[in-house]
Amino acid sequence: MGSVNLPKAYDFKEVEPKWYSFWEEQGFFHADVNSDKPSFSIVIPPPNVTGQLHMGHALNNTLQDILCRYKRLKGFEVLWVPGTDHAGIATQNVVERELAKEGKTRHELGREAFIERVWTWKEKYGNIIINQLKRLGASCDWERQRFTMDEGLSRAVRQVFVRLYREGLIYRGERMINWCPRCHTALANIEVEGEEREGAFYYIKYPLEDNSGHVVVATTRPETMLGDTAVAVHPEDERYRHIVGKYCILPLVGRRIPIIADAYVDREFGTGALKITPAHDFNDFEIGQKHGLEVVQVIGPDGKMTDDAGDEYVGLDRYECRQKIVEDLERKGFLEKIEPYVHRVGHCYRCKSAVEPMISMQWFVKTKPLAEKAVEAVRRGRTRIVPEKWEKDYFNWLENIEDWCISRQIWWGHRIPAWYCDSCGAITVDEKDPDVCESCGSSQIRRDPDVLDTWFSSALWPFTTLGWPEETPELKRFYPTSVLVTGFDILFFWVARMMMMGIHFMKDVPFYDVYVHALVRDAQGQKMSKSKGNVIDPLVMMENYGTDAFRFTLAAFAVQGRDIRLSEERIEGYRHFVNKIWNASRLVLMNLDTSETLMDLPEKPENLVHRWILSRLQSVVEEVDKALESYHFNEHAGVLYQFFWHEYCDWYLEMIKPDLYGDDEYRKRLAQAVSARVLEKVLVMLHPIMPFVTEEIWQKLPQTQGSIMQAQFPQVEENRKDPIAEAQMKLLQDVISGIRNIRGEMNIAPAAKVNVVCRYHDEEDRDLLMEYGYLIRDLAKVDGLEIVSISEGDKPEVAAGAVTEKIEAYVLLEGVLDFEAELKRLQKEMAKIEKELELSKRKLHNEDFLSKAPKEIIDKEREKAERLTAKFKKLREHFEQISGYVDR
RNA sequence: GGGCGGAUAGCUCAGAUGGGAGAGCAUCGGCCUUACAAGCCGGGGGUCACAGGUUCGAGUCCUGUUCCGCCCA
Repeated sequence: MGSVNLPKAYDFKEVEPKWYSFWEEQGFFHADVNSDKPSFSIVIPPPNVTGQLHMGHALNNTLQDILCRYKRLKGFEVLWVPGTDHAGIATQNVVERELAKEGKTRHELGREAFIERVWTWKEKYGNIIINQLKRLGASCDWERQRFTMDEGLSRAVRQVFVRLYREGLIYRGERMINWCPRCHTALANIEVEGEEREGAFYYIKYPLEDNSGHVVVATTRPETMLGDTAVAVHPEDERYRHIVGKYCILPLVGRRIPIIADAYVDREFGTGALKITPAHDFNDFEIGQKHGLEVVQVIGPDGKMTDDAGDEYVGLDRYECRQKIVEDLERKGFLEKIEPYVHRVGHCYRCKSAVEPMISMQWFVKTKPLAEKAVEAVRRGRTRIVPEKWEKDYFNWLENIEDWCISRQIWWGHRIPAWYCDSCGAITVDEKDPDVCESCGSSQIRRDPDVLDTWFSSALWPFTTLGWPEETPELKRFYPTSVLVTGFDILFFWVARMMMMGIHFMKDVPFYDVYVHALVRDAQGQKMSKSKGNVIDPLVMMENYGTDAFRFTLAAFAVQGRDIRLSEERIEGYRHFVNKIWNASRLVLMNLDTSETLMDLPEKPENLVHRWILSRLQSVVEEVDKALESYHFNEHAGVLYQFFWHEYCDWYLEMIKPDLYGDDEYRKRLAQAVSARVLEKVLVMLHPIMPFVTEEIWQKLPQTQGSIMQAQFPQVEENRKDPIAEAQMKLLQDVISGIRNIRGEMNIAPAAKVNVVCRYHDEEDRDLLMEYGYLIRDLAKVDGLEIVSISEGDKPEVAAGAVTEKIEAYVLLEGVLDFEAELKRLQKEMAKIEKELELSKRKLHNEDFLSKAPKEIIDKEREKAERLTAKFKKLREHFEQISGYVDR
């Protein structure tokens, strides 16, 4: 007889790369557009080419991989499109930093050479994150990998721009925008992060022109006063009513500026008088427009003061200038006071510099018409957001959306296809580079130097990756995609915009489901960040504990709507589970006879043990299925963990050992077959979470071929559901646990055998005990097992008793029983039952309960009370008997 | 200021539609039992944040309060 001997320890380092390359070589990740299976598709949220795999990626891609692998097992044609994002600003920053080390700037290099350089960089480092995803086990269709700047996508981006322009949904205009002086580009509103900063409130006196006093304004940004063109007060503010319409003189500058009234001003805030700087504040800009105020730009795109700031200040950095202004105001007596003040300051989401609101000529997408349809699609249920609570944020954002600034003053990205005519000033926008102005025919045209926001191209990702604008078979078959898996942090950046663009260009939503997952935090609930030094590196975790353990941890904690607090100990803990799977499989495999095929499982195996585990398996299949279909990843993991460890290993495998090691050939072969088949099914169900270890073991199981990736997900076999077997098994387990409990509490050495008397009430229970008494002997270390009817004779005299619903089990302890200990133990148990019984009785004596509760609940309660009463009675009898001995 | 989420065992968290308070880790006691000491067996531990309300019945639904977190202005 040949059996399979697994190595004693599972070596993930050897196993993981082996199977990953096997899968890839076999083409298991590749989707066949021509298959007749149902389709399932996902597009990956493209990581930045500059990226390194972090916890967010790990969670995001683990969840996607779970879904993809699950759907493959369920018989779907699965397409998971991978790719990366060119990440305009981020990538440009990285390459610029590299240049800086060589003492060069991109301007010295020139635009073309710089872009060349970025491409070189991308070729060299751009695949790092892809390889890290492979390490994670991601089953992406790598043959279909895309990049937002590759040729096809670039063509698509250009076509989209041109079409939207011609439809009037893209326009160019001078607007107040957010400017990052560090990245030297405009940003969209959502690319600005408000962060709390400790600043100060500066109270500045603005003298009135007529020398009748002054008005005090409070500001957090004194340097902007150089650009003030008015002071505003609330029209109903009694304190200031008398000065509205007058003028004051801007300190340090000497400009004469009006005092205007506007209901926008908050009377409670500061002094109630607001300085207005239309060039450097969104609200001030609005007020300026309304009142026809002059716009004086005093801060330039480089964050330095402009000529208009005056000779004293020109060229100073905005913060240096702030200091000097404060000093000058102080010196000249214009500064009333300074108060510390914590306020929110907008920062660039890429480089964290404080952004500067600025008026500038930029390109915008007119979002309202697009947003309306994106809202409607979710309202109608064409796209579902899971968990649902995110729909609210989605609606709220889209319903209050502002036009989207899409031009960026950087070099790395899709260059805007617009040409300006030097002769007539017209703009030519086209898919093909024009030679002449489309308006006047002049050849004096210059291309717009700006590029598009990276999110502009990622908004097109679900259809451009499938080949749009070509009508590819992929597009036809896999759009709309089945689900998008993403973090809530890019719900607006990305999801909402994909919805807008998808609906507009494809006439249908980009995905049916959006699963929004949580953030991975550290054990203290802090956001992981390099500066805090609390990052857990997924690569290190995979290296130390194996990818399967790592993925299982993420899945087990992926509860809907709650952030994940991750710590290394948890991953270590789940490595134990991987090990458990390995060792259980070892047991099963080493007892198989590989020279013979496994027997077909009989519909109703004679042995209860098999009927029980097969029945339990059906419930597990149902639960796992339900969990995955509804994105309850934690339940998928939890159900399998519980079943495998605490039912299959703790009970089932222990219970079949007598068969495996025994002489009865049929019993042996049956145990081999059932244990192996159940294991196989569990492995398949675990495979989506733990692809590697499950493949390694599955390959060793008899009568398996190909790969576990090609297996079929278990189907529920109704005929194997066996409530009777489950009830009988429960009875046996209760008896065994009862005896074990006595052994534990009585400090009986684990190796010592005991004698037990079981008293039954029903004949059928006697049969059960007779037939499966060997299990009690084995699992509870029982030597003599006597089975007697309750009605026949007295119960044993010197014994510790365990009482289950229907069976009394007595551990005979002639000469060794510690009476006091037994009394204490019994008291404890009686107290517990009494408390429960009390509650139950109270309910049953409640008229309202009896008249209003559903019948089944009442019946259940009655049953429970009866059960507890019987149990209590038995315990008390036993208690009295023992105390009789003590009294003697 | 507006909106949202959370508070359940020492820790981290599960607990669809109201009807048995659960898991993992930690802890305590006993075991190297021939798959696994990364293991096995047993035990202890909770006014489900607080106060009301609805209901025969509330961790679960409603109102308010406190504390914590996130988003937006």
